[in-house]
Amino acid sequence: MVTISDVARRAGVGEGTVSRVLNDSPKVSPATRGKVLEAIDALDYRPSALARGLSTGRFSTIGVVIPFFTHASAFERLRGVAAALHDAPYDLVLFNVESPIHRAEQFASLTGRAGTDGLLVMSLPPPATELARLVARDVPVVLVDARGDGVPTVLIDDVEGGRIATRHLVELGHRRIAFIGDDPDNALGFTSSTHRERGYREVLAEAGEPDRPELVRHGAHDRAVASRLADELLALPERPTAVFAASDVQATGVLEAARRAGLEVPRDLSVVGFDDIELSEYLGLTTVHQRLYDSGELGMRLLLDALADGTPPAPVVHDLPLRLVERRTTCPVGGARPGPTARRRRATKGASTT
Amino acid sequence: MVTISDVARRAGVGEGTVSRVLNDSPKVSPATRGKVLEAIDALDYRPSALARGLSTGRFSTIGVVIPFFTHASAFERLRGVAAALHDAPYDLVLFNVESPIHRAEQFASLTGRAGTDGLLVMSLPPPATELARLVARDVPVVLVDARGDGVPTVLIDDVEGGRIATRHLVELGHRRIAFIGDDPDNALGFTSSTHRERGYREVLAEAGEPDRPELVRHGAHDRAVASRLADELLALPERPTAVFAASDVQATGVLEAARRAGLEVPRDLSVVGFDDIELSEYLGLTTVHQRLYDSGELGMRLLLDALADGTPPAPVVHDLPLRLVERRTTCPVGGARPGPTARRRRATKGASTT
DNA sequence: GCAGGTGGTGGAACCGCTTCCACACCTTCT
DNA sequence: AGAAGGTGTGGAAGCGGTTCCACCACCTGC
Repeated sequence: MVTISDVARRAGVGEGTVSRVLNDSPKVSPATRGKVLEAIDALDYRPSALARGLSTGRFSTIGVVIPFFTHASAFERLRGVAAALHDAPYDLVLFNVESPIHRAEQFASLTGRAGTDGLLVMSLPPPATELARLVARDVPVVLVDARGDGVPTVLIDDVEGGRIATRHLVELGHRRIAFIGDDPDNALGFTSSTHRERGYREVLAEAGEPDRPELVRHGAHDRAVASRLADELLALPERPTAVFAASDVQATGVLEAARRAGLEVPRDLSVVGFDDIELSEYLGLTTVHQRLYDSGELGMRLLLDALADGTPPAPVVHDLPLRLVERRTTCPVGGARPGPTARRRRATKGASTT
Repeated sequence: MVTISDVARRAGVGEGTVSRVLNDSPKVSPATRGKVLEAIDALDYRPSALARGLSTGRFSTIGVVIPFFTHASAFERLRGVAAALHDAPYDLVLFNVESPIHRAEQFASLTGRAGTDGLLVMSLPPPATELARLVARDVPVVLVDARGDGVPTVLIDDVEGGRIATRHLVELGHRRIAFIGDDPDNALGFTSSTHRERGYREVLAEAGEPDRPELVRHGAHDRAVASRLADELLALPERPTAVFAASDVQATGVLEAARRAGLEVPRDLSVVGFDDIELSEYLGLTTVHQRLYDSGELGMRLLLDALADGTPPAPVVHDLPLRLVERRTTCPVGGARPGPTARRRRATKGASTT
């Protein structure tokens, strides 16, 4: 391996000078710089990131913690992250998290190794002690889609999202509205589903509907599981006229179940999802759109800013907007609809051109 | 920052001993080990990965080069990669590649920094010079879905895949079969689409069909683009009865175009895709299944094995099997089919919920 | 013509760990 | 009892950069 002193010897200069050339220090005469560059070229010298890091105390690395096995939305967020990181002088180290044990381990080793200059944590709240440790070590942390104290956070208002979805259904005249979401005490500690459920309950209560526990089902965040839960709902003596699923992935499970039960969507059953993943547009799924890509991009930008400033990032909560995207899986209860033909045609066309 | 010498002092031992404890050397007495562990605990000491790396010459890092903005299939591969890496003592450094300039840069900086112990390159062939440089530096490289000399490779037989898809259509009686794929001279150098096209041509030639250049269209790997290309095909005076799309993403574009043109799939138009991404099962898309997840997993395993052996990995080409998955977007030409009613009902239903 | 910059440079110390060598102490064998 | 061989341990020498300090020409201004 060719080192800086090889270069120095070959160029007939000191090591310090080579280092200065490498770091674009202005204090090098053009002639010397030329000699050094020539030697670098001739030897095909590449500086060692490790050695540089040890000297400077920086890693040139940003860690991204993301449970990308469980949640499809993670990828869209990751795209945003990568885009924001595009020209930054940092490498992206990816930490996947799949199991709870894995999660604790992961965080311990993260804060342990202290191997990153900054940390972007997505969709799962870090243990408070680990978070504290990171902050104590001046490692900037940004949370996306997760809550934690004292660090900047990019969030959506999941409760409001639940309200938006449910309100839409209520406005269409639905009353027997079911909900399918994650287990409230899921092992990884995801909370968005539970918050969305809260919004759902609020709107139903406002509409004067009684609690109907049989219409609320929980299970793993998975299409097949949601599909089975929907089977149960659709087999109910008084089956719901609409389902609000806590995510688009789960909503597709509901669509499958409806198909299996011989129900036509939206005539016999309205379905609303949440997230607006790529698939949803194609499927014509009515859903609550959240800016997944933007959330990753913004989170990474906050982190980069903090890194550039050298100051710990301000613990601001950034609330990304939500909006209902009405497509082809919702309609007035009973299938009646003002100007059904026009409506239907338009909806179809809209979806097909996108 | 607390260092190894702090620990040594506190435990009343030498630095070497602390290091031995950290690395589970058997040559430490239980009593000493206890003292050291206690000191580590008391000081909340965490070893610096950087310093360790500098000493050992290892990075504990594996680089994964993956163009995950352009290709949806990349994520499924990444899942496999992450799974294989799960318990390995390496971090995953992700290098996204989106533009050609970006690509050259990326590789230069990769080989440059020499910041990874091994490199997994997906879907795009690395420049030969950079590959050579890596090999020269004893950095093991594994290619997945890309070709290169002298390094192990995980591949599928894209030409055969093209044959499988086209043969299926020919067997259903189709003759006017169109193809939609990537630009053969696309900037990033993807070749799979071109190979699939070759298989398509071969089978058509065997079937005695003349070349019909107007039935072959190229464009960016993108649903919207594929959709426009399909519009053109469907507007042809003699429109094709079937389309083979080089990927499922492009196939969904074709389905959109068919919907827009008022054609019913598969009665009026058969569509075959390639990849079998998650979406495809849900959509009922007939496609050529390739084991994306497995490809990532296998690639990473090869790399880990090479790293464990310390030997450069054998330049073996691993050929993953392909198989046609017949779903609901293909049928005999003209829509005739044994047991058409049952078939049709199922197909229609699928389409309506999607 | 000399003190006092100033731009450019070499070299050593240091970053925090691993590893090798030397050595002290304790068995065990002859 | 003394040599030989094991164990366990301390300490120093790297690993390959950065950075600070000292220093050497020069050049400027009086």
